[in-house]
Amino acid sequence: MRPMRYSRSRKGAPGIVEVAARAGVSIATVSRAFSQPDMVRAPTRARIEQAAEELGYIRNRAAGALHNRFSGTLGLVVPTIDNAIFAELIEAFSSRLRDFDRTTLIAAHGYDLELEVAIVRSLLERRIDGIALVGFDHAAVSMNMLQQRDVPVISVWNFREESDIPCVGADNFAAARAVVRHILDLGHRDIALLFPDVGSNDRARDRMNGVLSELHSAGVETAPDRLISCPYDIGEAKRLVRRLVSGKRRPTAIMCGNDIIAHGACYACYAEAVRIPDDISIVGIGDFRGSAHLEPGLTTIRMPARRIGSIAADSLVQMSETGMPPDPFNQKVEIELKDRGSAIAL
Amino acid sequence: MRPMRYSRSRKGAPGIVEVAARAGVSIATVSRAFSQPDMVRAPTRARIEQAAEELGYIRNRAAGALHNRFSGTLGLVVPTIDNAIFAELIEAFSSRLRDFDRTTLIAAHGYDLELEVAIVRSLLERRIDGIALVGFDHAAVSMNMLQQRDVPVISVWNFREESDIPCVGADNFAAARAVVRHILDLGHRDIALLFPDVGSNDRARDRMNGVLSELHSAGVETAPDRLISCPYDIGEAKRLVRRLVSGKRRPTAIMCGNDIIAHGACYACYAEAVRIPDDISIVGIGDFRGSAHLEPGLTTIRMPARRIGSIAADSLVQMSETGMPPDPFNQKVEIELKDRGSAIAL
DNA sequence: AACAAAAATGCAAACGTTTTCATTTTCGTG
DNA sequence: CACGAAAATGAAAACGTTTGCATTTTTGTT
Repeated sequence: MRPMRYSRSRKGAPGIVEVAARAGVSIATVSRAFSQPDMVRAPTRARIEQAAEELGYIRNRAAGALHNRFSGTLGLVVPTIDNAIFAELIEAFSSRLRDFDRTTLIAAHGYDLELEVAIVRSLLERRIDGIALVGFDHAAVSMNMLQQRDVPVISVWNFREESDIPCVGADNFAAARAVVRHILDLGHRDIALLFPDVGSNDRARDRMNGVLSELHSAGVETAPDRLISCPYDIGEAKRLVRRLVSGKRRPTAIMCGNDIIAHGACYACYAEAVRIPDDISIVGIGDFRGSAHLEPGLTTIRMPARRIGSIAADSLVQMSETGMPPDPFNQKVEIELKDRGSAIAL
Repeated sequence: MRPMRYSRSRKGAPGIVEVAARAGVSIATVSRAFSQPDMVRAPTRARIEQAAEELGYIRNRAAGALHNRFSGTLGLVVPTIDNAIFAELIEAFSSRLRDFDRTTLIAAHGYDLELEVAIVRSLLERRIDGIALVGFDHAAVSMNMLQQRDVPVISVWNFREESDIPCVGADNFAAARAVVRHILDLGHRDIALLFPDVGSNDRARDRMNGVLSELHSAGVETAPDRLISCPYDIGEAKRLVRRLVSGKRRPTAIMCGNDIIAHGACYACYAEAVRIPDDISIVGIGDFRGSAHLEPGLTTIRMPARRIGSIAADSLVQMSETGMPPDPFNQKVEIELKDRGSAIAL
């Protein structure tokens, strides 16, 4: 159809050999000019760079990785890219890695641990120099593969003091406690809890536990029908909350396991003409893009996704370079209650 | 601190040689057992697989890529991961590639063409088998590098019949026309336009042109103060629209260049107690996650991001395998007006 | 200008696969 | 059971770098 055609064998592509010939030096020198520039004299380097420029040479990292054991690529495995929670994390992580001249392999497993195993395997086939995994729930197989090959691993997003692999993240347990504390302080006692299924998700589980723990120590009991399981989906959350707030026994506050659910809850209230915060208080966790601009702004807990991604990248590079665990073995990033007005005193 | 330590040289890692020894075959056979399984007899293969299993062998794709010219990795370059527009695209693309046993290298350039060049270069250093770029606006340097090395390229997200590289995407020009047609049909004539800066963004530019074209052919004039430049940001959109709707000359409809702006517009109306759609009609383009659940649901144009990602993956693999342009050289995915109630007749 | 020390460069052997070609084994048929 | 064809396997040469070691060049000192 079109004349264009991709040559099957990239024959034309010049290698280090062609550059060396053109610059009148040995291939060793060319190699050094790129990987350890200050080992070669400035004029020589200039000649090489010009030759490379003229030939359109692009170095082949794979060939190098074969010799020294570093591919310059790090893996980041998230449950999903699609849901805005992890987007900031990914972006910060990979952008920070670029500062170190490293590349990021990103993969999503959709909360499927089987698939996670396959992904880890595939990343190992690419000989990544390190890997960041979201959370602490992982298949033993994955961890074994990584451990056997001594690949640096870091857990991101969630934080636990007693973690046995390095981690950087927010204390989800504490975050949940803080926000519950907030609504309790406002005088609420009839609080509906909307949480995602905590099965294969340690973040949600830690939050859930935080909530229950704080409620318990405040002596507040939660009726079974106030504990609602809600998927990570605005539409579902909206549906569930419409039913909740239109019923006769409307709670005075809704505590949402994450901001997506909280968004759905807000829309539900708009739909049912239930006023926030006058008729009902709503709080979330996570402070997603957009939460600040809801009407009224959503009271939630800010979790610094970008910071987590950036720190994780630093740690992972450090691990891969030193061959040692990172210096602060695990790092807790600060969380912050954003009181924006979607929750007020009774 | 912790006893753990990563050995600098991954000495322990067994290679194809160890597997061969253990299985009592040559390394050639082991190689074939993995890359072309049906070239080796079942019992032999079984022995090899068991040996590999016992040793915890993981093949080294980099080494293979060195020999044949295929790395099994494809690149996807997006403006940003962070903004939910491209998240679905990314996920669909990489998930489809996994079906082909390929890996995805994802990178974001933040609408910075300089950075895009660096990214393309970095991807080429990893010897990707193909690359998908969002849109048509790219630095000549990038395209030259790709062309010189015969790397299959596909443009995703936007569609243009006359594109000279293969593309798969939605016709943004037509999409904009369709939604303008819709509000014109509803009788609106005083329409505010909120569009992002169209400088380095062909999608936004095509949409803008579509809008102006449709308005023009309908003989509707747009006052200069009805044409508002708005960044891709809910907060900014909200601020601008609050001012717009609280002023004395309130338009009867707001047409937003994308759903993010539309979300901001809706929040602005909530804040100013301007009723949608009774007091004002609002339409967007893009149908993001959440648009359907706004109150009222946002009337917008659905663009099948997942489908685009999936098709792009198919095409790119096909290109890299055949060495030819993809069969349908470019593909237009269907768009659909979602009439949800945020825009009604005057 | 001569010399030693330091810096720059070259040589050649890896790195872990894939693949071509040759050789061996298996299989079907008479 | 022998024969030839087909299938399976093996030996060895790539693939494009990096790096240890040897050699050459440069630099600084007298």
